[in-house]
Amino acid sequence: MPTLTLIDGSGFVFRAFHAIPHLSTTKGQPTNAVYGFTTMLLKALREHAPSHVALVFDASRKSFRTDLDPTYKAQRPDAPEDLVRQFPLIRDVARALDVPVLEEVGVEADDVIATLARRGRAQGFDVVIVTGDKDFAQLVGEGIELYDPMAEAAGRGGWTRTEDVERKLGVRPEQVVELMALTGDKVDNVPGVPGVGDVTAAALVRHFGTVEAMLARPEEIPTAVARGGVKLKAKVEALAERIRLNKVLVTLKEDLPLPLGPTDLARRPVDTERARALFTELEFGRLLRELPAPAQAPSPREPTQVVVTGAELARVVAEIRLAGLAGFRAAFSSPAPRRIAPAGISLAAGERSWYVPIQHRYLGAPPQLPAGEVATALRPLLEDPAVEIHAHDLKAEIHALRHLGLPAPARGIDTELANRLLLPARREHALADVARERLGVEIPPAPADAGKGEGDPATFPVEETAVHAGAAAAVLPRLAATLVQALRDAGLLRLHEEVERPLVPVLAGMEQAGVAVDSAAMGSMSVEFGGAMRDLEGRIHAAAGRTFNVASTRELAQVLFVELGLPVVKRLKTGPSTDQDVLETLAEEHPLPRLVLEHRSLSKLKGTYVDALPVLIDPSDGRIHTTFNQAGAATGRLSSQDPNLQNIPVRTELSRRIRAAFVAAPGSVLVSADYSQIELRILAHYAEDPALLESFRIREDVHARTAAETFGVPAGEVTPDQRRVAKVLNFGIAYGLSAFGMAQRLGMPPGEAQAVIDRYFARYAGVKRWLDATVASARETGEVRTLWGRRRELPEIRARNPGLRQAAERMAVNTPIQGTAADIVKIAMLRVDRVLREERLATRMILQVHDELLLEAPMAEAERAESLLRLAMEGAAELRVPLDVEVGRARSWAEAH
DNA sequence: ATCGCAACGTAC
DNA sequence: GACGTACGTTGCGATC
Repeated sequence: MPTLTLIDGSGFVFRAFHAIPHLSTTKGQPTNAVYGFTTMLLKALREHAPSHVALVFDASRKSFRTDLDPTYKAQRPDAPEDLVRQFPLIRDVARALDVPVLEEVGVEADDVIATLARRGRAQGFDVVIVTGDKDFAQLVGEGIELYDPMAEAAGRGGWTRTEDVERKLGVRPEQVVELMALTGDKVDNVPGVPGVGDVTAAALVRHFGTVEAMLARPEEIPTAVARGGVKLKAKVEALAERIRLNKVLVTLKEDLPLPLGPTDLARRPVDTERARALFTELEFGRLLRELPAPAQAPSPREPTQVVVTGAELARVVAEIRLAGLAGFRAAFSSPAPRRIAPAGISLAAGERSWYVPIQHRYLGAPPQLPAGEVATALRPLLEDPAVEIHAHDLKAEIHALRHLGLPAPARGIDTELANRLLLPARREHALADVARERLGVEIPPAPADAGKGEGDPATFPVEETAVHAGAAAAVLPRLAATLVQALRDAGLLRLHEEVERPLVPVLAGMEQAGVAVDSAAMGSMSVEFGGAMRDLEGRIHAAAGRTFNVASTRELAQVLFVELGLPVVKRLKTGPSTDQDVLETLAEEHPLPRLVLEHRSLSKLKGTYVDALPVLIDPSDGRIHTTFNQAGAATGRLSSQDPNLQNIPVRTELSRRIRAAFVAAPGSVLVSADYSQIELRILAHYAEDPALLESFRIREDVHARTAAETFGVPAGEVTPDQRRVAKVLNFGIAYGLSAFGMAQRLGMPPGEAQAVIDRYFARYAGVKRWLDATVASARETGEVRTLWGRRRELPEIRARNPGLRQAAERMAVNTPIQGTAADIVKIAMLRVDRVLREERLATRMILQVHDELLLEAPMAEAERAESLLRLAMEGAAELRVPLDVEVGRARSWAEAH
């Protein structure tokens, strides 16, 4: 027979708190209530081994009883601070043991339990109510028993059955409400008839059967009781209304409408990993040993249910609430979650998954719930901090949710982001691959990916989409749990929870905001550049003596090295190189290379920016919306694509005209701030090099100082050329610059470059020590980390092949620097976003370019935007040197910079 | 017609 | 072999 165990969660939490004194972790977190509660829960689960179970908590102090009687439970003080601090942990325990939790607002836990008990009994369950509260005696009967683990532990026998009620109270269980109507309930502030205790009340109930019968024939009262009957009659008559009210107050409601029935409460396997981690954190040594053995193989999944009615959706929401977590996946065509509303969404919790079609459009598509109705039903789930919504590529899902008018989920793992943090070198992190690798689970492909047609899921049959989407959502909770453990093991959990996960909605907001581009300016540049290119092309062909495709390196090489007989400067795998360096060299011997260089520059600017960007303007708002990849770079930097707005030109005069076409919306300005020398400051911090630290602390010209130190001249006598060399040194050192590379770059003999590097390291010995120590540590551990613990594995640092090994060594020194800068900028972005939200400003963060943040601020907020941006960025980290920020604002990006 | 790679060049 | 991290365009050969 199936067994249903219903646990009075709130009751046990309070009892445990008062019964167990002073228990806390070494960190000072009080744990007495959690401990008592957990002991009780484990005991109940172990001893009953129920097939179905629910933990029921009070969700609010208001109920129909407080409406009837404002004094009901009114004497109860608020839970003490030390107990309140344990509530989230109690939730975590329930989550880890995977016990369904019910919290219904506006009704009492007792009524929920009574309703479930009755319904369970009616459905053939053997019901056990785990409680210490005698109110429940009224429910006892065939198939419904009470169990109090704490009484049992104290040797007072934990079980209450029909005969126990009769023995203890002297009445049958169904008469307990009559009894309590007379005696009242001190705990709940229900006043009884003065002078009437259990004995007298039981005598009255045995005589009359009900309080109504007693009040109808009060003259019989004196004969019903042993003593003092006359006075009692007067008291009862005076309190008749109170007694009637009491009966209503003490009678548990057994017919509440609940979103879930007993059959929805099937017990799920304990999440042993999660419980182990939690108990370890809570320092519950003894309980760790009591954890149930890992669950057996899970039962076969139910097929994904297609949800097309409001009632079904309400039930889904209730079930997710109860589970406290869900997988979420929207069905959208791959490239454009930001622009195109999803065809439907899938959700999964426990062993179930659902697909909610919203706008499948094809001949014969079923009637579907309106998007507004879906949104209304789902909103509480997304906003509830007690519900974790897990997603793969959360930023895309946030865009999908926005189409429904829904906010980003308050909590939950981004499984793609988590996997990227763990494996930053890897490019592809498709859900199907990650699920297969980490869980051994196969997800059936989406209909479009299975080659069944075009990409838009809205054009596919609901059932086919549901199969994929449901399976994808279903895998997410387990995947999230696995990844959390992996992140914890790798020391990356904090980075995920405190930096990367909170950044996801911020980036989604930036993508959504976009940046305005002056397409007219781009248009005239296109014409102008095109004309200049045609002109150059003519001169190039004239110089070559024939026509050829200037853009083809192969044809150009033929012209330069065969037909004109110019010397080959650099060889590639496929032939001689014609890159910028080579052409610069050849320009000394022939006019053609210089013309090609000019042509290339124009061609690059025109092709990559001037012509490409206007096409990407979203006609709905006239702005360009990039896509940020949050873990696109192995070091932790963001990347930007479609278009890449992180490589908009800036250096040349022509480039700045392109940047000038990035403008603020009418009435707004662009506010730009960039970190000054952030990577060199991080190097100074790591290396603790006195000279470098001092340069930043006294805010001197760091390149001039490096030149003075390296060339042994007084600071005032540094030549521009020496400063130029020092600048290359300062930039190159963190990249693992070699003498050869430096010689190449500066056009000096390698021997001379080596001498400069040697002198630099002599003066900046701390830097040299740090570089060596970092490589040594990387060789030891096979990985490097940033200041916030971001990890990059470098297996090739132990390679025999010197090329591979040296490349890994350069990554080993560069990654902590570049990656720490990335950490700092991400933290700065979170700080900026928080202030903008707190102050409810209309200013938007719109771009991040590695060490620069770009805001768009209404004129009226420009001042404030500038100062908050500076403060947020300067305060993002505490290094051994200050973080300096340069801020500017203007109508265009070129001028703001 | 589509894909993938090489070469090149833009940013930080 | 020689300076880290990205992305986009073009040309061009391979493949469908």
